[in-house]
Amino acid sequence: MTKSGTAQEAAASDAGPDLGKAYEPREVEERWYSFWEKEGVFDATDDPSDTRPCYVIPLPPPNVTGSLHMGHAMMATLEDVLIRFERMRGKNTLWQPGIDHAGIATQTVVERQLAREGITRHELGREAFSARVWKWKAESGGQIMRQMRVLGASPDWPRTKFTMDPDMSVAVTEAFVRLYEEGLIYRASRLINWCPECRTALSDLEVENEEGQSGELFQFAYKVDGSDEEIVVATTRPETMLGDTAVAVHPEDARYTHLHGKVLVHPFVDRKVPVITDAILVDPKFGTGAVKVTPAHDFNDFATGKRHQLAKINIFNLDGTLNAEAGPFAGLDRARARAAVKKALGEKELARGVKPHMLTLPRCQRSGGVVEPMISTQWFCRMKDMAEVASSAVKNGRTKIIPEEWEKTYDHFLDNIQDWCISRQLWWGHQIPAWHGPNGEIRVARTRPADCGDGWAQDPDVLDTWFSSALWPFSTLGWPRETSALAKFYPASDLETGYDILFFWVARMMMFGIHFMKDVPFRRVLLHGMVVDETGDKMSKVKGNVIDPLDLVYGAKPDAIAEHASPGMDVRQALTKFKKSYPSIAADIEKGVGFPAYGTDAVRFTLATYPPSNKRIALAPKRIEGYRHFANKIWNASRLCLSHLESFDRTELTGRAPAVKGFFNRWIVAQLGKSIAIANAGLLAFRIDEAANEAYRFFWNEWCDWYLEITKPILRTPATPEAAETRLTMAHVLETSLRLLHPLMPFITEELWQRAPRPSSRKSSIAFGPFPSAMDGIDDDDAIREMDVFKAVVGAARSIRSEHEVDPKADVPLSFRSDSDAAHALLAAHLPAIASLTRGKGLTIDKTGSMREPGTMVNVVPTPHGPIEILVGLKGLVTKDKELLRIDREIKRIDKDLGALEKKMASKGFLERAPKEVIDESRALREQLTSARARLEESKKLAYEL
RNA sequence: GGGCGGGUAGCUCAGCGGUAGAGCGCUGGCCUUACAAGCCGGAUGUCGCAGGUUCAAACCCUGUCCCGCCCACCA
Repeated sequence: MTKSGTAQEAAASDAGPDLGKAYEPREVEERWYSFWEKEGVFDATDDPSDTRPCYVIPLPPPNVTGSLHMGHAMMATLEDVLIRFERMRGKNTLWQPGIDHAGIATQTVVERQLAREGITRHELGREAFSARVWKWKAESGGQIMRQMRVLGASPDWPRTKFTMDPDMSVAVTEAFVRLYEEGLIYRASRLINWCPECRTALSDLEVENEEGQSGELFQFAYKVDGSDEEIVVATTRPETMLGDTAVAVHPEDARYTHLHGKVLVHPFVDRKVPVITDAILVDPKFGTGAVKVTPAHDFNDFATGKRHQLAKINIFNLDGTLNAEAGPFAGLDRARARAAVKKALGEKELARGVKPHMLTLPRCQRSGGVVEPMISTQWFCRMKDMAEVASSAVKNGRTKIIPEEWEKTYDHFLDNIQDWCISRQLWWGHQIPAWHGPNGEIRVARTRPADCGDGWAQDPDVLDTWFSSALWPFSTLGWPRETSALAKFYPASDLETGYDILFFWVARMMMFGIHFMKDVPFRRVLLHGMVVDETGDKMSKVKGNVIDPLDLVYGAKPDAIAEHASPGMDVRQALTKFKKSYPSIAADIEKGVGFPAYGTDAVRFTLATYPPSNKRIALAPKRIEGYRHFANKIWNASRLCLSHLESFDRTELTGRAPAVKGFFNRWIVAQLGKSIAIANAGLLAFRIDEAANEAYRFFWNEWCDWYLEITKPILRTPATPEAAETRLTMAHVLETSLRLLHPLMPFITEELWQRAPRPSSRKSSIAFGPFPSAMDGIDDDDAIREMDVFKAVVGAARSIRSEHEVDPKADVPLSFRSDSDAAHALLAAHLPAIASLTRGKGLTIDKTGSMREPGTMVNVVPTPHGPIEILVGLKGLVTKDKELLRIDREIKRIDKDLGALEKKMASKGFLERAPKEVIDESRALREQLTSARARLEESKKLAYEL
């Protein structure tokens, strides 16, 4: 422990028992989260008198129904790293947390719950239903927020917002009313995407097109009225013919010229269907060249109907069954209707064959149901102008998208944007602030207008969930009120999220942000990829490849893994699926091991090492294991340092790099400075992976592998000035490297930092920083270059030792030969260090090469001073020889096999082939090997004794 | 149909114009009083394929083949 400072002593005693030999993440991690909260580490201030620069990230609000998945873990990690980094750099950091009400998803969850009780929401009524949802939310909503604490996430929790909170609702209403008043929101009857399962309209984005579904192209004939002539059309949806109001052909298609202007007879309903010509709709090369036109249920046909003033006949009920317009087919659902229509056409001898055809199925993002285009009156938001402004804000750099490659995608979306259908036929959400009068009047207002009394009713629809999300960067700060938070924290610095919601959320925030706030909502958009399984497949319950991040943190046995991957499924079946998705840990699963407790820091570090340009992040649990080892390395290296620093006077630490003179001390501080620069650059450029890799490399490959090894002999005599300087350097580098790692691994670094000597200027938590900067290192490229030579020399000597099977305990005579005076000086200065790292005895430096004698092995390393030869005298030291060893191993193996065979022979029930023969063969081979070994040993002895 | 990204060591991935890298795995030696979750050695790749630019290409250009994702109203 440190010598002085009561605050530090108090904190250190908080830190729990003495450091154990192995790092136990759980034991350590549990200790610090509440400490950070108590110390106010996460707090942002909107006090106008605070002059610190701000750094703001709006947390993408997770769904209230959700529980933590790997995507959340990714998001939480990256954002927390950025927030902690900027916080340590002295910024006033706000990580604005929140929860999304998730209209459809939440309503579905609660409706399902009601169904178990045997009631529907309609029986309950709108108000009671809403109360039910709120109750559900209070009890089980927002689980993610609790889970995010386990990951060490550091948002300003007391500022948490829920999109349905009263103040958020005020913002939503305000935005709606303003847009309406500006003519940017309007009501219209249009062909929209309808989900018959959710019974609501959807926006274009909520429709997922499922490609490559094998289907069929069904052909049937329409007869010309009063004639035997016919025209054959092709369709993938025969049932929609009940809503056909025309058949279109290409005007220049000679096959059909004679039918232009003719009228066809609908076989099932009392309707005449005209033949029209349309060059836009019809591709004469496709199908039969004749297209049935269903304006009410197809986007192309809708446009065609508009061009030709065709009737739009809606044949579906809201639940997707056919309505009265379908005549004899009324009441059937779409699948049944399709079969029935085909059958009926066949019976009327109008069917004209079937061809296989690949088709794209539009599915509802939420329910998976097949979306039906329907004509419906809905609220729309005009997007074109706002989109243009949002697009140019990125083009002119007011907002930067990183990685840049996403700019094109963003642009393309905005360039082709359609008006946004914002009304949903749900009960859970922000009810539209519009009132309908008895005579069809519509009033839009912030509150129910006084003159809208009896006979007036509020529009029953609610807004698309994403409408409120689009206001997030300013609604959470108090808008439309002019709060100090809004003044301070808008625009946000970075918006970090997965690329999957670039359109849903990011683009819409850009549009609304600029529209309402006259400034972009954030200066940078940072996008990361999707976490997928080891084979590259999306994680889903269906595939059974979902990993619960907390299972990685705490560890999990196979049955728990199975339950989280495929809830409710038979464990063995689930594990079979799981192993297929994660081949690298299949063996561990089989052994019943599952996941070890990797700990939060290791999981975070792993996620942080994937570059953001990776669209797919294939999670390999084995990789986490590597970083768990790293955590252990940090733990033990720190233990070593702390043992040397027990009586170190921390007032020697000034908060700047110490001015050291010893070569190795200079080198490590220079190296530290380099790594700090690289890490800072990476963190600023959203290349967290580069920062993480550099910190890892520095800590393990420079600090542990070289510095701590080199300084061991120096510190063995602690009273020397050299040892004193080493301790000072060690204290500085330890404290600084913990700060360097803190944003990535907050728990272990806090634990160790609390025990480490540190400058008196430091605050109560490592999280307050400062983050390492240029003043923590020194510029000394000479030291780094010289160290490279040193490392190469040591490596060459070690290599010789190892290659020639020298007894590891034996000291070995070493000498060096070089023409360069600089090399001589370097080697001469570091002979003791080289000796300790190579067990080299009697080190000499020599210009002539006369040291060479029988049994001496040579290695040459190229250096800036020219080649240095490393000579290792092996005479009498080579106790073992590679070939001999190989023979020894072979003999050992045979002995083992023989033993097993003999045992089997002795036991009954040994039924395999001729065991005696096998044993004899083995014995003969053993004889041969033994004599070969003897001969070889004799000759080797001669060789080395020459 | 358009756009984006990827194909580098057995696996997961860095590198993106100058002698092929990391982690895990494999392998030889070492329980050296921080760490065996470790230490010291070692092996491993026609950098998808074919052309081209260059003194020099995994890296740039062209073509091509696979694999992902996104956008799009072709019946």
